[in-house]
Amino acid sequence: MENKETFIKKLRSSGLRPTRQRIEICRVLYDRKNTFHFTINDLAGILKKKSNQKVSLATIYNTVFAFKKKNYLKEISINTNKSYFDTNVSNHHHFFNESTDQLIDLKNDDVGKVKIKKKIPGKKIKSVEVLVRISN
Amino acid sequence: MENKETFIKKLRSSGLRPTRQRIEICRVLYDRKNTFHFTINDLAGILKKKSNQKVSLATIYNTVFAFKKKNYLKEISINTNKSYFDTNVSNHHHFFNESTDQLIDLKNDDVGKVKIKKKIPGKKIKSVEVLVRISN
DNA sequence: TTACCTGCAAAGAGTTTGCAGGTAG
DNA sequence: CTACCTGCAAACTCTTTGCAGGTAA
Repeated sequence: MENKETFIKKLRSSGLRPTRQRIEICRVLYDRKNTFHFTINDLAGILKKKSNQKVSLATIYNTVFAFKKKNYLKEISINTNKSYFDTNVSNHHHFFNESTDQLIDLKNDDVGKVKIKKKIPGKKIKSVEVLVRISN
Repeated sequence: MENKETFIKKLRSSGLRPTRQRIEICRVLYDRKNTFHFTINDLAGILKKKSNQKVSLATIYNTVFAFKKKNYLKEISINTNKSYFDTNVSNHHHFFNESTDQLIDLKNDDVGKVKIKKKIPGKKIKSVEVLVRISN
């Protein structure tokens, strides 16, 4: 559980002014015990329910992408039509349940070390992502 | 290199009538030595160049998704705004060059075996996909 | 002839952008 | 006061759909 002051710092360090809307976004994302997986649409829906005033999509995209850049959020590669984000920014992988479109974290220990034996000259590896598709 | 008869069989077995447009699509996809990675838009562009008559998007989507269902094409998970497909349907992984939006195959030997130690009761693993993001 | 296919254009979904008015510092 | 932020709506991109005319079998 984080408090308002933490959110204000988080925002400032992302180069964002701590406005009412952005603090509400922080509350939804970080004021919880467990990892949170979401799409922009999910987030917009939750904000709409929680607060009386609506937060516009432009603001949500703006904040989410700033947080992604600051590594406060991670974007997950799934080729559905929408982007999925994860509040767990540590190095980990995912199950994607194709029956329900839901993401489940795989702890680091749940996946054996992935060895990439090939190198591409002049390129750096930015990340290694494992996606395990499951269904009922 | 495959010939027209092969394409006609491929189409028929996908439940598609072998029309001029679809045979042209087959030529672009399969009449080549190497694996081909593409987006729908790429494919539309190539078809436009190669043939005098244009093949409509509806037909391209229709054919590509029928081929995907038949396992003649593989869809690759990258969270850009578009879908990537691969004519290499074997079990393999990818580099994704973030600087150029290009995909590169990783041969099976290039990636150590990926062990998934966690199981989800009642769910089956459909696939395990590794995406290695690289950049300049 | 019948069922399927094509091209077009419109509709949808998700995302991005421009701008006039509002707010943090 | 100034720079940044907000909401709105329009614009964009990719994808899907409806339909009238065309084609494989």
